[in-house]
Amino acid sequence: MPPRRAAAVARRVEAWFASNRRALPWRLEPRDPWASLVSEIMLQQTQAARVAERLPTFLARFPTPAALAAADEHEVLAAWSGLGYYRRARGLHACAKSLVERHAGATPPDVDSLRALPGVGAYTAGAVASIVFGARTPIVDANVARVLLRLEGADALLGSAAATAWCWANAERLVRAAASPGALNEGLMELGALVCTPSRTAGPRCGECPLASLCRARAEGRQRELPARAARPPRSEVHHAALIARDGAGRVLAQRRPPAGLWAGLWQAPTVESARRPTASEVARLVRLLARDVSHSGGFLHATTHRLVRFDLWQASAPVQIEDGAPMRWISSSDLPGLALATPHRRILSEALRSREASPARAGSVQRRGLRAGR
DNA sequence: AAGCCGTGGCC
DNA sequence: TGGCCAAGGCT
Repeated sequence: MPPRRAAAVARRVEAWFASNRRALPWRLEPRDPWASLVSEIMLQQTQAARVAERLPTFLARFPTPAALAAADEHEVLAAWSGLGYYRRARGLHACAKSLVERHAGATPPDVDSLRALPGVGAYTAGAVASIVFGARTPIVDANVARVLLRLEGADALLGSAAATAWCWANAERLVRAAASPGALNEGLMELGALVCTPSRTAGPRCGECPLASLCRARAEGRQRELPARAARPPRSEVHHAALIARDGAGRVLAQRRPPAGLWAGLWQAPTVESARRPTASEVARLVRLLARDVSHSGGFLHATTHRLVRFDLWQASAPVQIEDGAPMRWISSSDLPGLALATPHRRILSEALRSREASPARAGSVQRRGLRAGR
């Protein structure tokens, strides 16, 4: 992008952002560096509306790096519960410890120090450095990439190495031409989120776009087709048989998941995973250390990016024994808020606890209705 | 460097 | 209502 064009684009984006910015929780002035870092990590792969709901609570509990560093990892994961990509929570916890140990408990202002923190990549480091500290450094997230590829009418495949390098080079030219690097960067993202939307059906809102007269994709009528994207590979399908086991006090059994893979280290209703859907007798055999008999009580689908998880729920109809040293515990309703649970298991366990006073047969039907209604 | 890691809104 | 969509960091 030639310097004169870059200057025109930067000027228009900054002017548009000044009067079109949304009031979002992470845009409170003055910007708190720690709050900004937390918000940027929470915003990775996560929609703004979801972050807006959860950020204030998280920051109220962990207002400083020191507060987060001092917390137990499980408490951090519990505070992140439902947000997905739980590695981000562990990375943020490690970040906080690093800030306390190596940066006197402060969030550093320069891209390189930020970039060295766990879970902080080029985007997050550039966002904090430019938006909070005014550093003249570019950022490229999916919004920025879409805006730039359309603006220049580029055919590069979104996400390819070539497209990524091309986007960063052009974002660099724009931030060099900006009056305020932070406003330009935030403005590009906001423009992508509100105007230059990904929609292939309705198309982007070019009528409201400050860059419409400069946009090559618009001039060529290709704003719906660009940017080009690769086809997504099909999701693999897996079966999770979850056991709802109650003790005499109406508590339900929870188990810690393995330390790697899906929902690593989170708690769950005890679960047997398999490629094919197990029968009742197979489930009974697989969980025989836990329960002598089981009965099927409904199921539901849970889709993640790469998997389709088919949940089947099984009620334990005989007393359950906990193996010594097994990563299991009995939980009651009051334990739920403090537990790190993936979304489907929070549903399973809370439904099970809600119906804890019903008989086993009755509990099964309540369970089934509740879970089906929830979809 | 290709694949893994969640969730919820939209149609 | 099931399939589609979004899209940063790490290994």
